[in-house]
Amino acid sequence: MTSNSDVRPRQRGPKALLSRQAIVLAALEALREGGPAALTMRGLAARLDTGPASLYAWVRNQRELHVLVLDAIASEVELPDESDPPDRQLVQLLLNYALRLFAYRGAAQLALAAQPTGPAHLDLLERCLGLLERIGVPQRQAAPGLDTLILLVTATIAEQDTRETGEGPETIPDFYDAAIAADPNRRPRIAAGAALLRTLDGNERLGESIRTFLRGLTG
Amino acid sequence: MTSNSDVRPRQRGPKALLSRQAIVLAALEALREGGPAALTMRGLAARLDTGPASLYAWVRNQRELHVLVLDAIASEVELPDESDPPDRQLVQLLLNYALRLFAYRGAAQLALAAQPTGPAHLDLLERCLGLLERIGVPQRQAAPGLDTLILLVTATIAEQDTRETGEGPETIPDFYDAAIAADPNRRPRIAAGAALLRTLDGNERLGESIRTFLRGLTG
DNA sequence: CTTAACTAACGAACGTCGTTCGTTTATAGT
DNA sequence: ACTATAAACGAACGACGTTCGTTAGTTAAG
Repeated sequence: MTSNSDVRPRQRGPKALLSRQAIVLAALEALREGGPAALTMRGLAARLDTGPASLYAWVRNQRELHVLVLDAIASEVELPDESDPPDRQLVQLLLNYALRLFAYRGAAQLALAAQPTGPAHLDLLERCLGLLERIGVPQRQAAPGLDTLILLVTATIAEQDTRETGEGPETIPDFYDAAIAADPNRRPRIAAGAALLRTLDGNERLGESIRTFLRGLTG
Repeated sequence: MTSNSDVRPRQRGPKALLSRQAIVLAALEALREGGPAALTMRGLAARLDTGPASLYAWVRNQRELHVLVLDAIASEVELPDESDPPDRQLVQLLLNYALRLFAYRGAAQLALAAQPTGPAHLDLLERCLGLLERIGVPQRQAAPGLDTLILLVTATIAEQDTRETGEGPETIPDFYDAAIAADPNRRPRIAAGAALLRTLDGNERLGESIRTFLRGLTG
């Protein structure tokens, strides 16, 4: 599979020393520092003191780079305490995944566009399926359920990302603002709900969503 | 709000007759025919027999156009039969929303990036909240729950979109392929789950997800 | 020690994108 | 008939992903 990942280029000048890993590492750093806007082939090349063309010797295209980056992120996910009950472990594992996605701003968007198939992700999914089995979810429902759960995590983080990366103060009015500004007589429930939503912590909300879905899956 | 939407330009040549509505209509058509890739300012301008600069007289930027398009789509959502029980109505309404999103390929992606705040969307949300109330979901949980449900719908369609718009046969290997190709000894549950996932209908899966989440919300 | 083959790295360019600037041109009011 | 207004436009800017042909460093052969 990635057996050629140890091939090292003959370094040219005193600098250089490019490699697949170096590129992915730089991409992670760019993502962490500059968000998804910094994850351009040109910016990445600049980070590595080279031109954009040099990257294409190690990565087929930007999409492949995205996949590599996503799997690198997945491999960083902290595993939950195995002595905990399985349902608690599952929630914790999903939240840890969310945490990693959130650490690299924009990664969630990538995960939605090109859903990852790397080994780290597969291991993660396998672990989740094992936990679902131990929880007692019927096999017929486990795979689609997990699919939905992952989607839930990814989409939630992606949404949070785009809200915080609302570039410039001059963007379209925030959802909450629009909802609250709505005539409370015409749309009373929205006005009330939006005000409530604003007071909730994002991370805790995700946890609640996960637990709610799991409850529906087992109950 | 959109009180200036009826302002009509003094048409120049025998063609033209640009307007906000005309642009949004053309955008919808482009989306339906050519997918999200066709929703470029230049392509849109070409559709209207003009140059890209002309659009900016009617739309601040592409992002605002996206918001307008999304609300136009939301306004097309078919309303469910009011004589049905509320839970059934809610599922149906969400599925109808999904159907509209799916009709305009790429619209779901837009909805994830810039979550819509237009009047049509607000009306939709208000209706959903009313149904949730009738179902008996506590007010504290209704707003976050609906938020999650909408996210679920949008993200599911967005994922389906990107899978079907997998441009070219030379993309990264499909998830199912990768999962099935995985060593079934090392990741047995994935191999089994992926094979199962493939046999399921996309629309029915979304309905199941919605019902599962609702079950967790009410149970 | 010379020289040929190999290949990582590179410079420059192509085509496309969103967006802006300054100008042109058709209408509306006087 | 003439001016003011504002819609439409042409051309350009900068940034993007990607590709092509070339350069230059390392290795292996003679």
